Amino acid sequence: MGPSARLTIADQLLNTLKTRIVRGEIAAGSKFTEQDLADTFQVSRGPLREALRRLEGLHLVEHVSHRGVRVISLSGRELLEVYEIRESLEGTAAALAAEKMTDSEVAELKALLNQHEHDIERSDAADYFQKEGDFDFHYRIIQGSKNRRLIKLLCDELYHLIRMYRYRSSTTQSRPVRALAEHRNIVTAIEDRDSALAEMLMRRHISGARKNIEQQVLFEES
Amino acid sequence: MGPSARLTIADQLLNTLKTRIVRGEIAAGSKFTEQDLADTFQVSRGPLREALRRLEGLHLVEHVSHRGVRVISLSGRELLEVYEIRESLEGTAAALAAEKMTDSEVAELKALLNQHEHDIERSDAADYFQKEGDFDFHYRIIQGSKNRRLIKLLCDELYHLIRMYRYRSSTTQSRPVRALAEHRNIVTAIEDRDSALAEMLMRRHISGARKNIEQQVLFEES
DNA sequence: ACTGGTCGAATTGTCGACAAAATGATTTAA
DNA sequence: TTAAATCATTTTGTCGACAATTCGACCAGT
Repeated sequence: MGPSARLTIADQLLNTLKTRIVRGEIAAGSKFTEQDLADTFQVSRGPLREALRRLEGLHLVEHVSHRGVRVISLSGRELLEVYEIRESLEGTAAALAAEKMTDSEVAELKALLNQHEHDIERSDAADYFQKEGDFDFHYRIIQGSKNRRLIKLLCDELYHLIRMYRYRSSTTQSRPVRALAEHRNIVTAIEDRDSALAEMLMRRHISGARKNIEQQVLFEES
Repeated sequence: MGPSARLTIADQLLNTLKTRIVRGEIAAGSKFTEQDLADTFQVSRGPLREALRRLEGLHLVEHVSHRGVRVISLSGRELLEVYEIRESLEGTAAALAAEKMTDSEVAELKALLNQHEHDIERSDAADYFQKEGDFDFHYRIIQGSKNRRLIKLLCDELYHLIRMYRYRSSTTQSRPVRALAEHRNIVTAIEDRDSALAEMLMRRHISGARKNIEQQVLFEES
């Protein structure tokens, strides 16, 4: 069995709240009292507070003493900060993946890209699946780094935020096609075990998304 | 006044525990019961548990349901993982610092290096101050990035671990002199607003420390 | 001796009540 | 009318007791 068959109430709460926040079912920036939350989920404030403290560690809520927690709400600038970090770390992840992914993992990655190509061609329900596909690709590269702390950092602490705000980067129609091409180049570099190139391509790939956001931030503030 | 003049018990506990763990006064890998800790610090288990959950968020303790927390203990390999992340992020911090530090901040940084040169020459009490000086240098570069999330990530979530294990990288006598030279080159690149060079130099600088640790890990496992 | 199960003690998880602090409306003074 | 002070209400912080789970010693059977 896993770490513990029976999940603790605080654990369940953490999962539930995490999911709802990332999905936007609990709005970014919203504030609520502990008692209200406890009532809605039919638990006492004890385990709720534990879940909230852990959400704080995941950067999904902000806590101020005596004033409660509120769901995080990133300004355009703050989202850019996240993307700068993502660019750095995921570039490194790609470099490490080029060194450490097994041949079969690389093969699976290539298969995934073929799948995505299909998904794009018959683009019904495209938007959602393309986004998920994109995440799937990036998650696999991250896993390929075999650096457990890096994986945890990117998946558990950074990607939640990126998922929350993914709608921003939807934008143009041509993006998916272009992204797929970039993905292919990255995989080729990994296949060639060219870590420097893989890192550079990944950074540029993310940098593209970042500049997209930069535009919108400039627009926001004008 | 600050966020709240009166610190909550959980806040105080967090600070105390954080300091003691980082300083090694609470040994890495040690385990203790909540009741013992609560008794030693004369508090009830409630705020103690809150502090523990937050320490978990800072990666200073590991928690398993129904089994309690234990102070983190990094294997050589895990420390290497941390250094890979550090290299990536601090490289980016240096690049950003080259773009965003003010001229006066750069001037202060240069003054700091002169101070360090003095400290090295008359190397009484050297070991401690050199280490602190090193941290001081790196902290300033990180601050210079002006990326608040990056600053928080590096200072609040990664450097604690590096401080805990800094003794490992003490090693040779020539290191401080060499490190100072590398620091100077980094500052020069920042002064020249050459972000690509600043990033590369910072990455190499940290990479040197990492390879030092790599040696010891190989030794550990032989 | 060794494996497996059982039971009691120790430890973590959860709860409800109370204390301390912040919030917002009301009052009072200029 | 405005601005500061006061006070009741609401909300978070803290506590001690109880429940659920784990840990370790003990025992039985092989």
